[in-house]
Amino acid sequence: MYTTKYPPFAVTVDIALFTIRDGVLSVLLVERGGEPYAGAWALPGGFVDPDEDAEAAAWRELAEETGVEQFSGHLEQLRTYSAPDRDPRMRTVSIAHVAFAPDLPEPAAGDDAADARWWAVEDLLGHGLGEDRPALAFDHEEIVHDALERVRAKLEYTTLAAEFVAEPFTLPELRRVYAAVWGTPPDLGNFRRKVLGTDGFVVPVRGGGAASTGGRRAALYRRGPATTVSPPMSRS
Amino acid sequence: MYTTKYPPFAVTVDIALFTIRDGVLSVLLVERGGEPYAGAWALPGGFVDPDEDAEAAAWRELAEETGVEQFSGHLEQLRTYSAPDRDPRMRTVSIAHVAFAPDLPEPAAGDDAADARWWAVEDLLGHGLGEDRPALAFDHEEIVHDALERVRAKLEYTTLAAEFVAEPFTLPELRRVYAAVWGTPPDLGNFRRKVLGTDGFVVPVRGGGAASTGGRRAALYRRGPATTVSPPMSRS
DNA sequence: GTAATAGTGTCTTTAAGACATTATGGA
DNA sequence: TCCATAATGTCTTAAAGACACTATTAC
Repeated sequence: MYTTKYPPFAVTVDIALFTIRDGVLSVLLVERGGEPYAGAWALPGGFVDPDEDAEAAAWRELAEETGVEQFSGHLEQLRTYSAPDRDPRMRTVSIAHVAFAPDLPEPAAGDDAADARWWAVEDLLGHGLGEDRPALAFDHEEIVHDALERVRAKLEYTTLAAEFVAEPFTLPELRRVYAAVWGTPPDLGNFRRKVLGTDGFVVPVRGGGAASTGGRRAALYRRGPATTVSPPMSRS
Repeated sequence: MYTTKYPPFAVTVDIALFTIRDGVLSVLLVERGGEPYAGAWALPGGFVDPDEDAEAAAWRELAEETGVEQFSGHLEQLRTYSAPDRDPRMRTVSIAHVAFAPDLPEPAAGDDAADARWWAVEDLLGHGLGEDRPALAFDHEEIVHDALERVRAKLEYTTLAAEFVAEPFTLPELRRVYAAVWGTPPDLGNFRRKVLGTDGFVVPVRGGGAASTGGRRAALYRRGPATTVSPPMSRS
């Protein structure tokens, strides 16, 4: 039991972890075991400990709830959600984060989650009516929506797309990241011109091309040191 | 006294309110009356009440601490600062906000602040060494730095610059906003081409031009409905 | 060979960069 | 008339859009 002389808040983190699975942008959700919202799907997350900051809490919860260890990806703060009634149990603010990872193994559920799995983002957010998409707990539908906007925007002016592919990767693979996130692939030639013309976006790997399924072998690359793309890649 | 069964946090908001005064980008600070950091300068802010969200708290604190009433400006969330030791008194997370306003009257200090006044941003953040700039309380120097980055970036791809001028305004006035925020004025002709070529950025006002100091009278405009500038205005 | 995928080249169009020039007001 | 500021015009350059074309592999 804790006591304070100021209005006490519970502070949580929630993480929208995105990946590309079979060309489809997907987000990791856990099925809630207990009330409230038992049986509903929610973003992985939990309470911030007294001695850690929000980012550390996000990494920890991701590992605890989903078995996802610190991966070769990127995690950043999204924004904080603070509506007074967002959690029926108590006054809670959630510091939401977005994370990006190459395709990961099917996650294992952690202790306090009934199940954890990847969901196609398209199946979660309602464009197209009458679909039976799962109910998301709390304000997590809003968070996923905002996180998706962040991902889409960041692909334009950063090299973040490369965080979605495992090294080494091919340019067609990288292009499929844009296709998955934006819904439509960028023009092939213009895409190559932009990526290869952006210093430090990708660096070529010496050695043979990727395995193919009946076409020319694609050249291999790794992520380069660049973080921004200027001028931005346009979504036209 | 409050009691909880979860790690209790104090949740605060801090607001970096920017304006342009005499062509200089300035931010509003309050002098702290009590410990910790008594006598140091801090961003206006305070505790979030149990029944309001962070944005409401930001507006309320701005009014309470500085006498700034809800102005014809813009306020948005910046990010949340959660280092465990950021406040020596207790575990606190601060949901920082950025706000933009046209030149406002010199603020009056509120109850719990000794004084409130505008500071030139250049005098606060240390480029150029050995200046005697004021010590900022808590992690507020980091917050001001991040807020400044946000403002600079948003001028590129939004119509936000127009929030810094009182209506009606002239294009030279608007251009001086960019000059103040970016440190160097955009090219005159190219700036006009961009602003007037962006549908809904500004709308002309019928009637005489602005008073002048010995030159041609500038035409008057009001803010238009557009919120984004695409492609962005470049900082070159 | 064909189908499939990877990669290159090029012409057009858009919009910014870098100015020179003209317009309008006050002293 | 001269100065100061506002406004317009124009030539150059950068980079995206929209393609057509060539290359390499499996079958």
